Amino acid sequence: MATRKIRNTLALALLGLLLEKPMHPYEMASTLRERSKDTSFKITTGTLYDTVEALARHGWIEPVETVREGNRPERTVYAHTELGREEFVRWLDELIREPVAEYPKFVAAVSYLGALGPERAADALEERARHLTERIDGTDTALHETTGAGMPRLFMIEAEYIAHVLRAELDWTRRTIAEIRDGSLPWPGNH
Amino acid sequence: MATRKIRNTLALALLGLLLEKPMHPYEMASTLRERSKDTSFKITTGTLYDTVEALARHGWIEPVETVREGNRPERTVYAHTELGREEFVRWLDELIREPVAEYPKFVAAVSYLGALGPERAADALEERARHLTERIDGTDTALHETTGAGMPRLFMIEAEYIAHVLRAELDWTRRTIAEIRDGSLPWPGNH
DNA sequence: CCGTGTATAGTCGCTTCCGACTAATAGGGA
DNA sequence: TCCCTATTAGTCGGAAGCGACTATACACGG
Repeated sequence: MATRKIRNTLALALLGLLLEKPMHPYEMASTLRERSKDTSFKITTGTLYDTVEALARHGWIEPVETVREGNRPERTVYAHTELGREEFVRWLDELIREPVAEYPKFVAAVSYLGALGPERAADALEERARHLTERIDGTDTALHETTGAGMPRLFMIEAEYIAHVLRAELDWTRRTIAEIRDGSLPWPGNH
Repeated sequence: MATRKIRNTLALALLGLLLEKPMHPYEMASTLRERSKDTSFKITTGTLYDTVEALARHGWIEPVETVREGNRPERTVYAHTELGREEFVRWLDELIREPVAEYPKFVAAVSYLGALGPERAADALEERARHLTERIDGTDTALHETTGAGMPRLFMIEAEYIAHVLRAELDWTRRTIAEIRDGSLPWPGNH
């Protein structure tokens, strides 16, 4: 019964949506996309349906009706349960309180930065810096658009966080490029 | 033959190790742990062996001998191939150059911060801030220990990056707590 | 009014990932 | 010396994740 605890944060997103109103899986995905939440949650068709099933297995959501329109495939509409509402808040609280180990690809790569040699490393970091700048701009304009359209800040607060962290990444990247170039980051090995 | 491209960064770490000298899987894992690289790479026994197999399937590494000591299980020792060396650098370069979308748990949680209500949100963020501070301290001391022991900075450069980003996270967290508390981050909904 | 592209809705099989389990040896204290 | 624990080394089954594929409906230009 009590299958393995759900870790996938997509489940959090789906649960959060169902607290608003009952929906069928496809609608959950398109609603998230509409609200640009697909930058915060990885949405893939397969995983979507698996996750919905997992949530139902755990009793956090339940099917309320299956609608058939014309000859289209049946849509199963789900709603949250009382347990689901409680667990949503508990999980949310825990995710905020306790930082968990994650393993970003960039950290992995930086661990072996030495292998690129100083010139190529600086070069690659420079390209990254350009991309980061674009990302920051994109996040900022998205932020201005939504708040400009009357949306409360809180609805896009994660974008503020992302932009802030991206700025720090850019900052480190630029500093490191400079240090490589001026020799203050010595390069051991035969390069 | 050419199975799906490897994404798991553990493969990058293993490949990097094999560039130094041939090893058997268990040795790769313990070497990484010894060098504290297990904060940058997620090492789980199961995945370790699967990943080694995947690398071999791709022809990036190959078994060079199988040693049997006493009655212990056979150890298969692997070495990198020429293709492996090339792909290692190519992959590394790409990981540095292009930021890819990742979905940290915290971003997911912050997306629904509103659901906690202002008091509980501020409270949870405060606990996070404490944890982040500890993490920063831990990273810093680890950094000082290794460089103090004569290790070149470049060997722990990823820790510098991690510490820098953690500081930005802490910064945002504190600022947001303050904004919640002084009302400059308005809270819509019935809380 | 016919074809073509796009939005709607979901299924399925394959790969990857994980962690519990097995099993032998080395080391150290009673 | 004998037992207990830690370390070394790896296997295996099941769960989760992914993306290619299926299939209908609808809008719209020619």
